[in-house]
Amino acid sequence: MTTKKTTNDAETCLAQGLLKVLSGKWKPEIFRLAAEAPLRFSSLLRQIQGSNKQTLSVALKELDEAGLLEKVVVKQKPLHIEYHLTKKGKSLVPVLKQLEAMS
Amino acid sequence: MTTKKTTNDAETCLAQGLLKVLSGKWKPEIFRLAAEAPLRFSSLLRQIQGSNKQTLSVALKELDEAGLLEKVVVKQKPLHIEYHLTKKGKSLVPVLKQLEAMS
DNA sequence: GCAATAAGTCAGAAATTTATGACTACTAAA
DNA sequence: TTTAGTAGTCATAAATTTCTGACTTATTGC
Repeated sequence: MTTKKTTNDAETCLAQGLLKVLSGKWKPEIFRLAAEAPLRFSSLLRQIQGSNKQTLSVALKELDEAGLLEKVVVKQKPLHIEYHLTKKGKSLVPVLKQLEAMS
Repeated sequence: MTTKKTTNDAETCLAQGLLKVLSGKWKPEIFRLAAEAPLRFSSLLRQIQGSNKQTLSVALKELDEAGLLEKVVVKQKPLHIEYHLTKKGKSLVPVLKQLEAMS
């Protein structure tokens, strides 16, 4: 979801950055699930049916790059990776809840 | 930006509805401009360069249908149409500003 | 009537996103 | 050392969004 900058100051426009990060077919759902519990790739793929590896992978990367999620390697029994909300990610939750409330 | 419903309750997910309404290449910008002053189609087309009639037209319709903007026929000198933020649209502004602030 | 402005619509093309299926890399157990 | 689990990548195909240019309808000025 990267768009070329226009000559309008589109980037400095009302929340455009975060809106862009959260647009995409599965991003809101991913974010919601991450807000409930740490995410694992394989279970995410199972939970969000209709989705696919490629898209989820890219979405997770973008949410990560935007600083909303972070990748954590869990060195345990079955070595695996978890995605957690970052501080910034957590701070977003109440704002999204506000949005939700006014739907 | 209309997506088919999945078996996940994607629609009831954290602000998904509004996020969807506000995703689209020019929607945040349109919304921002509408928050500043009433919009007219022709000037919008001039202001958001890089955009086009078709897309703006659809975007305005979707923002209208979502209850964020309303179409007002102005019966004056050059009879024309203005798009205004609705009450709901106005209530969205501070929330988007919050989002903006945490970018 | 004739041209101009305003606000679009429409069909088709181009660009961007999302989906599919095959394949890779690492770890660990049998 | 073969198999299974986890987390992906890659090329390509399909679907969706956005863009382009021609056309439409209504109102107003000349």
